[in-house]
Amino acid sequence: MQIKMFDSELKVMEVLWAKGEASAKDIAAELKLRYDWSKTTTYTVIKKCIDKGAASRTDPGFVCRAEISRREVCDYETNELIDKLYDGSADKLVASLLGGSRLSADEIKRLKDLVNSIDE
Amino acid sequence: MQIKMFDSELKVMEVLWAKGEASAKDIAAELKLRYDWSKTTTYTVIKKCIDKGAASRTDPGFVCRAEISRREVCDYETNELIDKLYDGSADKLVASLLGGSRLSADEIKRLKDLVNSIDE
DNA sequence: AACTATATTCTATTAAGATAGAACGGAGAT
DNA sequence: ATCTCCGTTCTATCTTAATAGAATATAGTT
Repeated sequence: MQIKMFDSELKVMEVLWAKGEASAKDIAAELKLRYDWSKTTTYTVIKKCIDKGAASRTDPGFVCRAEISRREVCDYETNELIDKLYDGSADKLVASLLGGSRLSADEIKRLKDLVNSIDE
Repeated sequence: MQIKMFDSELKVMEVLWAKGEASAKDIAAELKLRYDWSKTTTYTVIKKCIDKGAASRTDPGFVCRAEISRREVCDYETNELIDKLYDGSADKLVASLLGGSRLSADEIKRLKDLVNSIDE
């Protein structure tokens, strides 16, 4: 499932991905803590997530669970970036990272191992 | 320079990056073609780019040039993605790409060569 | 100098995301 | 049965990006 999640929705999803399952009340409490969100804000955003199929709700208790994985969202966003700025070529993105200063020598070593562990 | 460029501004910048230098008129003509933009839209967006230092203007002729590179914008957006969804670790992003289906065998081979060509 | 066409700016409109106040409803306490 | 509290929904506000129409300025022409 390919769904564009907005930043506010992502905040709700992060809680769901972390907890696996949570009541609206719990989510509101958590987001109150993290971002000082009003509880109505949380409820509104939860509803958006449900409306677009990213989450679902079970009653009673307004218990929510994620219906899309974090992985799916990451992939979607990453593909968007690749299409928008890297000409649709994922390897250009990787090449850019490798050529830049974002990766430490340590990270590069790990990637090297990772890449080489893939059999073609 | 770290500047967040919006989609509309990116359209102007792409023209500048491609042409190296261009009059507002030319940019407007190009974006009229590509996206059916009104010329005032183009002028408005050019001004935004100039205001935020992403482009500059020389008179007479309203000749524009990019003041930030495509590379800088790519890096900025990529870092944003990494911070937002990959826990700030660039190598997690790469690992995710390698583990996914976005890369063809061919691309993986190229990356393998690329990674291995880097001396640590 | 007046006229016209085109270049440029000023100002407005629209759309959407983020956020939340006010209103409503139901479960338990008196 | 009424009251109260809290969970939930309805509706509204604020902000900002995208887009462009109307107004103005400027250069070239007669």
